[in-house]
Amino acid sequence: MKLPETAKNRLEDALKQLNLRPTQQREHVFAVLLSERDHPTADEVYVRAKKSMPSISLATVYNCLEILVSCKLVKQVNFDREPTRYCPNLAEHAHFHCNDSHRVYDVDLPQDLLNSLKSVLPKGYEASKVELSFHGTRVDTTPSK
Amino acid sequence: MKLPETAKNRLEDALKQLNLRPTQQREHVFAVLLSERDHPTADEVYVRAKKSMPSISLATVYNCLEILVSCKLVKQVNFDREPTRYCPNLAEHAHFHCNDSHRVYDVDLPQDLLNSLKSVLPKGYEASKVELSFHGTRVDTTPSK
DNA sequence: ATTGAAGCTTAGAATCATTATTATTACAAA
DNA sequence: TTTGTAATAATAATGATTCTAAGCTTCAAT
Ligand SMILES: [Mn+2]
Ligand SMILES: [Mn+2]
Ligand SMILES: [Zn+2]
Ligand SMILES: [Zn+2]
Repeated sequence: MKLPETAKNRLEDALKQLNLRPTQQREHVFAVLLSERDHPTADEVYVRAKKSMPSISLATVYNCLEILVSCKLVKQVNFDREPTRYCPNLAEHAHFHCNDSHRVYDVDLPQDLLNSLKSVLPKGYEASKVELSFHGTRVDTTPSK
Repeated sequence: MKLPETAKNRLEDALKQLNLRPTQQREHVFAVLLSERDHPTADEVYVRAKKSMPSISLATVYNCLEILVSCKLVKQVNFDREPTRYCPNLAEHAHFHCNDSHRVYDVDLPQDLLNSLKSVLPKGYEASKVELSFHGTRVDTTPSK
């Protein structure tokens, strides 16, 4: 588990903006998030982080995730009342939540759809954030042979 | 607080489908939800319900709300990790969450937008539910005179 | 190098929306 | 009426998250 140099720089710059220190735990939690394209919960991040940093605590994982969110390097993703998930994909995108596997997939949004989304709001509504999520099942389209 | 006859029939029919009894509490909670166009939390429903049914308990409010949801007469609406809100608007629609007032507004969605929303999913993704929410501030456009 | 202040991490306690448990009550069928 | 089942209400339990307090680390100034 190693944080790529470019990500490390992004983290250090973002932390510096907020007068926060680049610590081993913060780098490691960021590395854990970047190493997989799924959307782990804090608990899952904790389990993964402990693999190569056994002394890290769950409280610290929560703290680091919160810091990464306030640095805008990571986004929180919520489905109904399930535990919050964390996503390091900074592009505007939607999420697909598979009811079978409980896995979460990123869904790209074309720019014109983003535009028409914002245009549905009546006068007087100023949206600073738009969230779009799909729930269903992902059927396997892999050819069997 | 009185449940209109047509709504009462809708409720009784839906309950009968599931072999559930039409109780005073279930009718009353439904009436509370229909009487305002906001999106109250279970706790807010509880406070309102007690006004004309002081003996109702919070547990029963939760139970009734859950029943109404399983009857598909009411939908749950979640914003991040805030308490679940309840919406009796059965039309497909989006929600606008005002960060200032913490009020929630329904936003109608044109049919062609609904279609293009579903068309962004790659092959193999079958969505049974689409959720769209906006967060921001609603500026007052009421003329001052 | 030492010191002091501020920032960090950690363990554990607290919070709070929601769910589970269970005794009591309501009610419909026999 | 009797009897069986469902519903309600009070209370306890749950669980993700946040808070608290204590000790540790970093770093700049001396
Ligand atoms: Mn799930
Ligand atoms: Mn709010
Ligand atoms: Zn994502
Ligand atoms: Zn609504």
